[in-house]
Amino acid sequence: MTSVLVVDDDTYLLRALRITLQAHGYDVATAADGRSALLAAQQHPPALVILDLGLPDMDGSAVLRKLRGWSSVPVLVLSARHGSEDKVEALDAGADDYITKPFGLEELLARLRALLRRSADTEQPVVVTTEAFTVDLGKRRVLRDGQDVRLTPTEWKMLEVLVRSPEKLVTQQQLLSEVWGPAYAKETNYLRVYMAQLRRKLEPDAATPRHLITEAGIGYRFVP
Amino acid sequence: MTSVLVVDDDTYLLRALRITLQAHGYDVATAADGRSALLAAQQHPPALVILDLGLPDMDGSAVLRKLRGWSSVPVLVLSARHGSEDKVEALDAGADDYITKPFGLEELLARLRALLRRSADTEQPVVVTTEAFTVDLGKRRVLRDGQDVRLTPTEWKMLEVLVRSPEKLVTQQQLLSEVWGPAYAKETNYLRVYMAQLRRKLEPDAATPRHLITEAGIGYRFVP
DNA sequence: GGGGATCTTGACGAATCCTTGACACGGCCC
DNA sequence: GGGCCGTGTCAAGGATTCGTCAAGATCCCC
Repeated sequence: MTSVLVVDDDTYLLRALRITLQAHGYDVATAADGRSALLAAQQHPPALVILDLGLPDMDGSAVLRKLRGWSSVPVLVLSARHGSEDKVEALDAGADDYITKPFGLEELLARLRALLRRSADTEQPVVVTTEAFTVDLGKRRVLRDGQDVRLTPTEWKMLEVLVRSPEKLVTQQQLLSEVWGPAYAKETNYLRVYMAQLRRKLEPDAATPRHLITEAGIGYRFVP
Repeated sequence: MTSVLVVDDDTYLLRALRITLQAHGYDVATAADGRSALLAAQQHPPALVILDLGLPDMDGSAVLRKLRGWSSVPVLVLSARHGSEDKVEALDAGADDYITKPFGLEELLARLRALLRRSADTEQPVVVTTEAFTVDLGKRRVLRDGQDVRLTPTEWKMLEVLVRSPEKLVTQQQLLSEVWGPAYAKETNYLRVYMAQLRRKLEPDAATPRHLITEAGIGYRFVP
């Protein structure tokens, strides 16, 4: 899902934006000052940043310049000022768009779509490799012996959840909840069926799996 | 030199922009109506377009939509209206930025720089070749056995979205949103119809596609 | 206004995928 | 050894999705 980081010190506006954006299918993170914004952007790189210039701890343009030191994520700047110099400064500091408060939510969403449309091709690949197969999370593809393996949507979701946390034990409830939804927490037979299919498609010897390990009574684990 | 096409029916503003932009090192072409604007953009593809929505011969959004039928050049929209719907419509029609008259020239230049900066790192190979056909994204042409293949605007957009990210799975929602707009996210039958037409025109054997692959339940993928 | 190209819409088998139930196997405790 | 639990395997049905076609509706250029 597309992730958006919203940076603003106005907690009311922050909440309004969170609700609106989530309602439109975005994954939302928030920060109330420049320091935590930079931290958040580093730890969970978003697909887009909405940045208010008026922050309590540091100037918005300074945040932007710091961010631009290591990230090229699209940035949409919010500001209460109508002055032309502010816009010029922000845009030259690396902002991709500028919108003045008060603004319509529809306009914000439209500008956001325009920015994301522009940057859609600049995403980075995430690839996980094992001895037997290779999972390309960015391209949504699995290779085995150079051939790509055909996975159904459910098989892929399940593999993705496991691969995104290598070595980590994922409980049956977590898997069921992520793939089928929270209501399916007891349908553990789904897991058995689909894990068998994944192993048949990916493991060299499906009877003795080496990468998709089952932890009896608890869950499953992906080992590269 | 960076070339900018300015489209406006106000000859005074047109001249002012020409002088200002040239003074800042841009190569400037102008057009006073939608028809000649599209013609100019086709004959001498600019690096950026500044487009006034209020044109004598046709609606500005219509010009934009036509332009988007074959070009992905960044477009900065000018408008005298402050209404939110106008902005949303223009941005969803494919505009990259929107600025309201009257505007400061400094702000215009700053937004222009931001747009050009962003599109600078989005440059990518313009020609993609497969065993069966060749796609020239720059010239908007498809060759098959040396012959020109005739594609409708919609067919082209769909092919373009897929070809711009080779090997990558493009979801049905992404495709629908990029080709038809965000509001068409559920019209998945469009995809089936146009994918069939593309295959008929491009694949050696449309019944067993080798380059335009469908991933059941998720989307489509282009493999060179 | 007319004619051609293009886009939308609906319907239908065919292919694919998900669900469900049944059964076998191994380990563990009584 | 027998019963129980968790797991792996398989196959069939039902549901969903896909490819295809063709007929209107719409747009666009002359």
